Amino acid sequence: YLTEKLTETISRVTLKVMEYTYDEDLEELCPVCGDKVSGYHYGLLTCESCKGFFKRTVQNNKRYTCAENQECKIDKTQRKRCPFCRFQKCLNVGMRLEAVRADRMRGGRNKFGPMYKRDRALKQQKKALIRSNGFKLESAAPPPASPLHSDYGFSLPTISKSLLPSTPSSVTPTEYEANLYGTPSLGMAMQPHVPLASQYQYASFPGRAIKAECPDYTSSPESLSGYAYPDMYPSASPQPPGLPPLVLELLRCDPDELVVQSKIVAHLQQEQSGRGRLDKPSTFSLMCRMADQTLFSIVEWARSCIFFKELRVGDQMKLLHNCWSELLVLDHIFRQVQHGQEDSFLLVTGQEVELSFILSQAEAALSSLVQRGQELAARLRALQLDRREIACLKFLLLFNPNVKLLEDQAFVEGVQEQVNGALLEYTLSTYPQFQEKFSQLVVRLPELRSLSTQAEDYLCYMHLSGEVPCNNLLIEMLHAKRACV
DNA sequence: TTAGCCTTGATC
DNA sequence: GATCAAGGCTAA
Repeated sequence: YLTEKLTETISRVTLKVMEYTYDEDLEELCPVCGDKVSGYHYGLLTCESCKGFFKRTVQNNKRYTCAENQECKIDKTQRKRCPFCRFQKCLNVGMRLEAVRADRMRGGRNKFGPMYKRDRALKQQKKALIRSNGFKLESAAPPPASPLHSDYGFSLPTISKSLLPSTPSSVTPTEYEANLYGTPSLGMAMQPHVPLASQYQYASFPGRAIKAECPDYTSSPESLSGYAYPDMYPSASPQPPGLPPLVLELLRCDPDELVVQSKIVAHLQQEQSGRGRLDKPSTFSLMCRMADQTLFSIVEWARSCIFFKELRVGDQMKLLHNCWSELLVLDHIFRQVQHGQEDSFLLVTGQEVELSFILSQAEAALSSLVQRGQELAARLRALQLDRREIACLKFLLLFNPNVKLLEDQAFVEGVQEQVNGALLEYTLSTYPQFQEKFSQLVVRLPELRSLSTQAEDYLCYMHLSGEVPCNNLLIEMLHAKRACV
C-alpha cells in the first residue's frame, strides 16, 4: 500500500458535489463572534458586522493593539472591546485578506465563488453522512419513535445535549430534521473548525489582490518561491513583524482541510454503500477506517511536501514507518485543540462525539489513551498552539534523524535543524511576550511520541484480537515499523 | 467606530 | 433576469 502510494502518480478523488440549500447555511453562526451568519464574506460564512469590521480594517490599514494578553474572548457582546483580537480571530478562522479589493470595485464575483460552492456542497455532504450514520440526538422530547439506526451499525447518543437548542414540545418531522442539521448550535459544532483553505492565508499569495479579480493562486508558480513576508500582509495588519519564509513554505504544504475531510467522508460513504444492510461494522472498526483514511491523507501530504519529495523512496518509507502514528496522533490532537471542547471529540469527518460516551464504552486501555490525548490537547491549547507551529511540528516528527539506516541522514538532519530554527524564530517574533513558547512546544514531543507508542500497542492488541478491519494501512504500518525495530 | 441596510455588477 | 458577495452609506 505504502509503496504504491509513494510511487503512484497523483490521483485525485473527484468530490461529489451534492445539492444544497442556501437557507441551511445561513442558520450557522459566525466563526468569529457567534452572531448570525449573513452569507459568505471574504472566504467564509460570517456575520454582517465581522464582514464590515474585516473590510474596514483591511481597507483602511488599521493598526490595533491589545490592552490585554492578545487572547481576548471574542463573542457577540464583547467583539467591540478588542479590535486587535477580533482581527486576529478573523485571520485565524480563515478570512481572506485578498478578498478585500484594493481597487474597491463593487459588485461582480471573484475567484472564491467556486470555493463557496464547494463549501456548501461539503456541508451538505457532512449532513448526509450524519444521516447515513444514524447519529442520534437524544434531545427530542418526546424522542423520535424509534432510534435512527446506523448503517455503520451504531446508534449513539453522540451529540451532546448542551449543543442542542431547547427542543419545542412538539416538532414536525421537517422541523426535527431542521433541528438535526441546521440549528445554529449544532451548525457551529459541525462546522469545520479550520475553515477552508485558511492555510493558504499567508502562504500562497504573493500579495493582496489589487483587482476585483483574484489571481489564480492554486496554479501560480510564483507562489512556490520568491515570496517575501512584507507582501503577505496589509501594511497595517496587526501581525508580527516577520515570518520566517520556511514556516510559510511548510504551511503551504498543508492540504485544504475540507478537501481531506470530504475525501474521507466520501470514502466512508462509498465503503458503506458497498456493504450489506445487515453488515454493520462496530464503532471501533469505523474509527479504524477513519484513522486509516486519515493516514492515507498524511501519506499524501508527506509525498507532496517540500524536502520529503526530494528523498529517495526508501528513505521516505523509513521516515513514514517511524512517525506515522505520531502524525496521526498529532493530527487528532490538533483537531481537538482547535475544537476547544474538553468534553467532546471532533472527528476528522467533522462529527462530534461526547467524551463521556467514549469513556463509558471503552475498555481501560482505550480510556487511558483517550484521556492522555485530551490532556495533551488541553496543554497545547493552553499554549495557544497555532497552525504555523503545528505545520513545523509535523515536519519535526517526519524528519527524525534518529531513524536508522537512512541513505541520506545528513539531509534529514539538516531539515530538522532548519525547521527547528524557523519554529524558534517564528515563536519569538510572533509571541514576544512568551519567550519560552518554543521550548514549551518542543518539550511536548516526547509526550506525543509516548502517546503514539501506546496507541500503536493498543492497535496491535486489537489487531491480534481480530478487531481491526482487513486491508488496513494502519496495520501495514504497524508491521513495517515493528519489523524495523 | 460599529453594524444594519443598500447598491453594484460578474456570473450563471 | 436572478443571484449574491463585493463595496458604500449612515444612524447610533
